[in-house]
Amino acid sequence: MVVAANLDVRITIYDVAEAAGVSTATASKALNGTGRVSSETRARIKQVASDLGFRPNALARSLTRKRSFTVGLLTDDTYGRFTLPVMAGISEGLIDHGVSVFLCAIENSPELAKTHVDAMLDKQIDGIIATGKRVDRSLPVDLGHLPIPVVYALTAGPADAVTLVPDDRQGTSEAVGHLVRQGRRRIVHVTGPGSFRVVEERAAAFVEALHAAGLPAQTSAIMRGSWSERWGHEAVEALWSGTDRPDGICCGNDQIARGVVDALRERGVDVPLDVSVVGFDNWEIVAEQTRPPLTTIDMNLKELGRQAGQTLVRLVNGEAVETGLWRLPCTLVVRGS
Amino acid sequence: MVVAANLDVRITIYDVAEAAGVSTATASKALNGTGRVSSETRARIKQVASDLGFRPNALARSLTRKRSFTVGLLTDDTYGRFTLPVMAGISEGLIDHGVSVFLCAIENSPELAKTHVDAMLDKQIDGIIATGKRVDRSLPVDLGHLPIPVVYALTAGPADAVTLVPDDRQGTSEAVGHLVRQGRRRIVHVTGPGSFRVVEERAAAFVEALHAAGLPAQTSAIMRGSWSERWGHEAVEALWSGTDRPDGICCGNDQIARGVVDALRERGVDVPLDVSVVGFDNWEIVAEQTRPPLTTIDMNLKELGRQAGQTLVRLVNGEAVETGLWRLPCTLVVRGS
DNA sequence: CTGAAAGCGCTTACAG
DNA sequence: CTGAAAGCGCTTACAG
Repeated sequence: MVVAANLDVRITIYDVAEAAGVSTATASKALNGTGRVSSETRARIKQVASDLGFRPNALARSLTRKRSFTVGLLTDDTYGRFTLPVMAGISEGLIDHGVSVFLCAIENSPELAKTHVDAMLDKQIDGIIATGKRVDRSLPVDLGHLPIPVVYALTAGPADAVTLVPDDRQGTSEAVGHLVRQGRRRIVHVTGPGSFRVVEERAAAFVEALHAAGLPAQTSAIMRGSWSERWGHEAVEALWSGTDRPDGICCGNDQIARGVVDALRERGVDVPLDVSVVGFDNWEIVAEQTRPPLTTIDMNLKELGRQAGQTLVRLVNGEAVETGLWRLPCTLVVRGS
Repeated sequence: MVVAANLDVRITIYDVAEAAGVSTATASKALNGTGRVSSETRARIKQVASDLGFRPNALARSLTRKRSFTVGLLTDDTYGRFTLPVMAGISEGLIDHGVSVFLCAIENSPELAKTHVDAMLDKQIDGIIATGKRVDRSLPVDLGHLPIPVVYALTAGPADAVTLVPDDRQGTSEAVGHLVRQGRRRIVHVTGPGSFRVVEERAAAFVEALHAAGLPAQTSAIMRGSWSERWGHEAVEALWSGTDRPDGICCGNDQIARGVVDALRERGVDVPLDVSVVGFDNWEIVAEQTRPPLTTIDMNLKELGRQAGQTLVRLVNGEAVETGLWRLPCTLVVRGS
């Protein structure tokens, strides 16, 4: 069996123009829908182009247009779970606009970051999206004085830039709201280290939500620890060694929540009959494997990535965009806890 | 305070040539280390270039050189944990060669895949790396007849291509070896669904490793189920309801191992005193949070990605590379189980 | 050793 | 409505 060999004959706009009996200028206009071209010649040229299987060389086009339809994605998060959906959202949201995205894993290295940024600048990228693992930390590179726009997602950016983050306040309020609707009245918050800004934001939102529900909100009801299952266990131990035991526990993340649920089960406390528990993150590997599966808050990270990408193209197009922190809504995911 | 404004004056090789009093041809040769140029003029040109802050436009360069120093990365794994380190390894291994990588999240969509591939081909990428979540499944797109080289990592590729995967056989043998060194003699294998090829490969390697250790290896010692903690629990229940209880459990992944360890603890069986357990994957979120932390097998995915990238550039450079399945070694990570 | 010229593949004023 | 020409920013034979 003989298969048509790929002869590697790149066909160019010259070939199309010649075959259609027009100039390359006309061919270009017809194909791009720019300039004045009679609908007949336009149709003929398009037909010829598709017959020939013509695909314009984007490099040449970018060289004249000064626009590469390419952007860079910088991340310092290699193993984390948060940036993956963000990245997928960016990629998906951008391909619709014909823009491709360069992935740069920069770990924590300023040199690596600079190398990547320089390489991409040389390749004439139109803009950059910076993303990372902590909303209150910035990447080890200053993107503030680049000749191209930059959007920040899930990592700290300067005040005069657009930064997209999940709305921790609203998410926490969803969590508390759910607990209240379950009839819970003695609700505590078991969360991560106070050094994380999200911890303090969620803590403040927690207090506020209790107030809004007409429930007593002592700050003693907020327990800070680490982002671990272990801490969930310890918190339950501390709580149950006292007399004022809660009937609802709002956790800072899913790992803590899982530790809490496990500790409760090991004590013979029924979840959700005796105590309701809500996590945060909707990290499926944790939430779905918990017994019972965790009710939790989803940060909609893929959508956040999508919006980051779209915002960047708006900026690249010269559109005005409101700078500052954009907080994107979270969603309550009800499971069994 | 006045900050130097970015005047957006792209300086080109014409500027460098003029400032150095030479032709652009000479400037190009001097800067690229090609052709004959006296060391004095070369030095002068380089000095001028760096004084001016000249950075060559990679688009223009690619247009003439027919090489873009850009490759594509296709993945169908948006949320999984495996492709992230692979991707990071690719990115890191490639930046040293000055090549940037386009990230394409194609989910499961053939259309999306084609859109991405076409967009990248238009942008004149030099090659493609395909990666995914299952070694025994291929991406929903045929990359076999492209005019550029393709390397497969963690996803199925055609026989005439290079495909990189972890060495499941060797990894499993490491796991069994560890159990044997702990003095275990009644070892079982609790693993995932038989529909996964890795399950059968690891099962075969398990039997082989027992033989090699001079231990009895009944196929009844292999229990297939799902990749979940739940299955780990169920397996322990089944095992402990019989009389022939194992003293060593080699698990198909970390989630199963965690379920096993939890179930054992709940039964009052001490790990690792009474029973030793080894996982597979070294998925830190699971392995480190288990009580006790899991001893497991690391697949060295980042290194796998790095090699995938380097293999691709070799191919792009026209070097000969041995095709077929490349199995990369796994590493035993000893923790507390 | 150095440079004039052509070329990579497209787009875009500018004429006609 | 159509086209000749110049230009995007570089590299590469080919002369000298």
